[in-house]
Amino acid sequence: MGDLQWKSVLYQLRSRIVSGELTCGTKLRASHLAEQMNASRTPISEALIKLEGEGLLVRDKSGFTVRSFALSDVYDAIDLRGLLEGAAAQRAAERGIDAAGLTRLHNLLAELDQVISAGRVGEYDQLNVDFHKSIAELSGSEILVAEVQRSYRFPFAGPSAFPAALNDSERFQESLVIGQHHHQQVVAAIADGAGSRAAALMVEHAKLAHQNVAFAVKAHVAPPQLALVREAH
Amino acid sequence: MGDLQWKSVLYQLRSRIVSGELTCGTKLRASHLAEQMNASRTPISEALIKLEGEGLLVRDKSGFTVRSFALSDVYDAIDLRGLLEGAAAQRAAERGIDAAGLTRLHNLLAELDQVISAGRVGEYDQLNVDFHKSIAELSGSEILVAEVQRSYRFPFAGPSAFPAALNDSERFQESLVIGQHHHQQVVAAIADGAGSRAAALMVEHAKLAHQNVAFAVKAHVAPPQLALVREAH
DNA sequence: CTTCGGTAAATTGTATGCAAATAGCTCATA
DNA sequence: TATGAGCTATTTGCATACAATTTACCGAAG
Repeated sequence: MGDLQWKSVLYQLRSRIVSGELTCGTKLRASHLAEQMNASRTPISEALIKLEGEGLLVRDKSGFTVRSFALSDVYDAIDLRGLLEGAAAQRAAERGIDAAGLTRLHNLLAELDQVISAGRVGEYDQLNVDFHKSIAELSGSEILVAEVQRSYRFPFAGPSAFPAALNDSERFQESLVIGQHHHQQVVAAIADGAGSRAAALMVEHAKLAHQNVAFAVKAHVAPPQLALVREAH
Repeated sequence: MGDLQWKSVLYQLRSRIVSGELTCGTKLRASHLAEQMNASRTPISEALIKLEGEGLLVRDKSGFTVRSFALSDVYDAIDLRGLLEGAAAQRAAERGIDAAGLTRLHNLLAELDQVISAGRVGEYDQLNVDFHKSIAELSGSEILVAEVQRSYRFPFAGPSAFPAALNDSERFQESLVIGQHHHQQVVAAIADGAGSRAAALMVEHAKLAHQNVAFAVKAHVAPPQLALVREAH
């Protein structure tokens, strides 16, 4: 994707990790990856260092390994996202947003409505991410925006990690409807300047993902989002 | 000082940046640093990549530059720390901590009391960091601990960024006394299981740093912690 | 069958070579 | 003075060499 080799290597490795192709505990040998990806070890190493910084790899004295997570880490990472998104929504509400910002949110809400009622699942994920990203940006804090983005880095923690994963379940549609209700209420709270209500709604919104995780674990479904989790049965 | 070259380079560069020796906007040329630090460009590059991940450097198509911050970023970074530490304190309060944990907090409080009343400023910083770190750890969430630590990475955002900086001011002692009051109340709230009170106290505790920043800016003091800030006059 | 030692193979951290890209300089032109 | 073209010197990204370390394998001892 990027014109620089290390960027291309970074994207490829990241998607192989989050998709579960590279399972947790796998050792990544730079020399092996180098011939496998037709590059030298230099850009490979750069990508591995960046992935370590993202928390997807751990480094010991002899190389990089795909990180494994406890189930509790999954819930904690989701809560962290809710905390940060809640803080962003609160700031947006309390500083007030302009007409253009409110219009943007309303447009996204309308598009999400259509996609949900028409069952056009494929378009949901990107719209949902856009909505969450917009909330973060309306906080007006670049530092907060960056941290919210960063909280999406684990495959199970992003805002659309699970809706698409539980595609076949009847829980899926229900989860989407409740989530969309949260979206609407958060926008209303922001428009009203109701900061703490906006924050509480985003925190609660993230808790929806808890339920999807718990369902997947209980039903012994193993979506790729949970591939890095040790006790996903 | 790790035994690996890139670790040594990383530590040296980081301290040169946060100390203000390398001012914001400075371009870091790997080849120049290599001869300056008696290493080759390979470990230098590794350190630069890591510092970019920490947000201390920005990378454009031709190299790394020391990042500059707006004054609003300083406040936002401090608020982020308060948010994360508040969440950690809330979790600690709500899950309950064992006798050993409470003893550890009480011991740190006692040591801080002594250091403050005796004016042993040199020992304050480390004790204060230990106290804040202990709160984070008592949350029981590794992910939250890591993010709290990460929120300390900017020279102006850590929990003891400013007390030592305003060393000579009469505000200094006052700030320490109020801060220590927050410490005591937070421990009491955690011991009581009062989660939201603990969170509010940590958020408020971080706001103390706001006042110190505002004072430094108004008084045209330019402590090294603000060296990376564009409009620090 | 398990555990320990020792050798061979593989892998890493670092140094360095090289082509391509970038920055800086000189000088002509408006 | 300001602007810009063209040339030169750096500097980067990537490839690769090499020593030191780590891992893997294999046979001997318990």
